[in-house]
Amino acid sequence: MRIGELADRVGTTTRALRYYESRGLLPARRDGNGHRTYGEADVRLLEQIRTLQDFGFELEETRPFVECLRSGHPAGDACPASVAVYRRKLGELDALIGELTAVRAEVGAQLARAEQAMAGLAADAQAPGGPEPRCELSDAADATDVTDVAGLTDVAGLTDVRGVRG
Amino acid sequence: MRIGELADRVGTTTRALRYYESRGLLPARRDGNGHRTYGEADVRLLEQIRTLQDFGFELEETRPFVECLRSGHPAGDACPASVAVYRRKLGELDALIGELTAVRAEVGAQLARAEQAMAGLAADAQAPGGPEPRCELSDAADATDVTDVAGLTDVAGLTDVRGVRG
DNA sequence: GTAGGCCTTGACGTCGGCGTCAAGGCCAGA
DNA sequence: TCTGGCCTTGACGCCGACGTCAAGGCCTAC
Repeated sequence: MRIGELADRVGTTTRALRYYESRGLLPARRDGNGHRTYGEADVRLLEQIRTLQDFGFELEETRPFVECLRSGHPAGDACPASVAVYRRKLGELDALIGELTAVRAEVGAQLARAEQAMAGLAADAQAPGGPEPRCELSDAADATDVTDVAGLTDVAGLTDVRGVRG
Repeated sequence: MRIGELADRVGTTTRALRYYESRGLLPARRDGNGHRTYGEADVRLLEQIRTLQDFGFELEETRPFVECLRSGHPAGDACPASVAVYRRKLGELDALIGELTAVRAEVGAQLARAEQAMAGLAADAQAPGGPEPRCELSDAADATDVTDVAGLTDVAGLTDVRGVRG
């Protein structure tokens, strides 16, 4: 099987496959014309890579799984190194979900306050009264400060909830 | 106040300020030497930008808030455009948190399976028996497929849970 | 013969938000 | 006067995972 066919079968591009090869993840044999040649085992390796990427794993993090498969194991996660990556990911996911949940709450609160303030202004326009209450973004933001937790390097390509500034 | 002082006061860098200016977010007056000059109002604008960035807003998304403040409103979110950004963000956050939660569950399940399989292998080593059960990553991954939902362009700098491939 | 389709390597482009030089100007204090 | 510190603009670097274009080779069908 040549590169185009493999890419089609797994639903990716030839460019991606060459990229993986350049990273040493998915080496290929060559035929007489210098064309890359792949077998069924490579389909499995590639599927493993793609599945993990869909979960948001970085390419480097898929390496243990790929090597595990290549060393003859029936599954990519049948090796300690792979399991370790799973564990790390879980931790990152939990941290990230926690941060996002905190941010969500904060933004939700700001939205509610802003809407209330605007409603108040509208009401004032109807029946003029006193001035409006402040509605600056709370300093809780600094406390909640959704900061790059524990080297959360793209948990799912979705990290980077802002790094420490200063 | 000059650029260095402003940066210090808000806890950012002169580079960032010049960048914001290049984006038209934080224009500055100049003194006789061509040096940038800022006032207290600029401190508030910059704080608004930084607070939102901490929440994971993209720079462009802070623009309505900044313009709102500059147009004389007491708060950056006292304008409809700002409120609209809040709403959009909430939706993106909810979607992202949902995706991450699904991924977390999936990865957690895989981890459990992998650990159980390895424990089984260890047990077999002790008391040899039958072969091991499969433990490939489930196809649920394709269903759950954490894919770029609704143009989730960096909800918090944390988007990109993988775009559609193909 | 030639058009089409697959393959090859090489290399620059993308996106965001700056970091990090480089080369130089202006001003204050010792 | 010289050193140090602040400022200026310009421009390349970074990161990840490729997209995309360029220039060319091989093979096949018509």
